[in-house]
Amino acid sequence: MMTTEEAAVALAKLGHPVRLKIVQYLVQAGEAGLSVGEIQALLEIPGSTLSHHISHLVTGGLIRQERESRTLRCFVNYKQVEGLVELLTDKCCAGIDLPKAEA
Amino acid sequence: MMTTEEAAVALAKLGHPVRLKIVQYLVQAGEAGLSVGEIQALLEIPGSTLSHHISHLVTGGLIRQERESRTLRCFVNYKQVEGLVELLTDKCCAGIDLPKAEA
DNA sequence: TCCATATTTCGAGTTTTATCGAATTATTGA
DNA sequence: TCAATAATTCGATAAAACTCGAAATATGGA
Repeated sequence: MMTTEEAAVALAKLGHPVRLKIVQYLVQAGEAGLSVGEIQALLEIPGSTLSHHISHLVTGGLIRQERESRTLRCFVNYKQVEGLVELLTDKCCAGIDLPKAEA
Repeated sequence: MMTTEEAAVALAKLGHPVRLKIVQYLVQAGEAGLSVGEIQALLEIPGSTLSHHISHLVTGGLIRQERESRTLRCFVNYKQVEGLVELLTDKCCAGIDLPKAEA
């Protein structure tokens, strides 16, 4: 189980529209992943800005990269995303186990 | 379905250790919720700092508050948390298009 | 080797967040 | 009304994050 600190870091990384979109694109891309250049074409932002965001995502363990000749291919790290989901759906331990007490 | 912007805001709110802990405590507390004072006792941080974080969580739609005489009781907003989980587990649409292609 | 492509690192300026004491507001009970 | 409790708002400061052009690095091909 992730620590709270670790999870907070990962969530913070996801908490930026550009980075969230990157992850969403990578989820859609699935096994094929996307190169940095392809992501840049989708987002239309400067390369240096994109690179900065990508390195955040790598740091947060949310994506992983593999060099493929001159291009760097990015992939979602499902394990990390699932870890966050687990943490957020931890409502099995909520009070008297009564999920969804919402109005 | 939440917009990306909305989701990014909510994730950013969760992406702070203090705020994540607040939400975790509230999930544990379940229906009973926790008053601001009770949360403060658990976290041992200044009231003004806590208040600031709580207002972030309210803004992000992650928690809701109800006044109960002099105390303010906080509750997790499961709907919002589930919205984030949905968005993060959207990997059904990864790569080769499986059903649930989009609504 | 030299060039083109793909991407990152550096550095500087801007903007946003976080922290927390002091002052303030809200509510209840005496 | 006054005092006590619960919590927020204000205001100032400190710390972190974002953006992006320019320069640098990595790779493969001519």
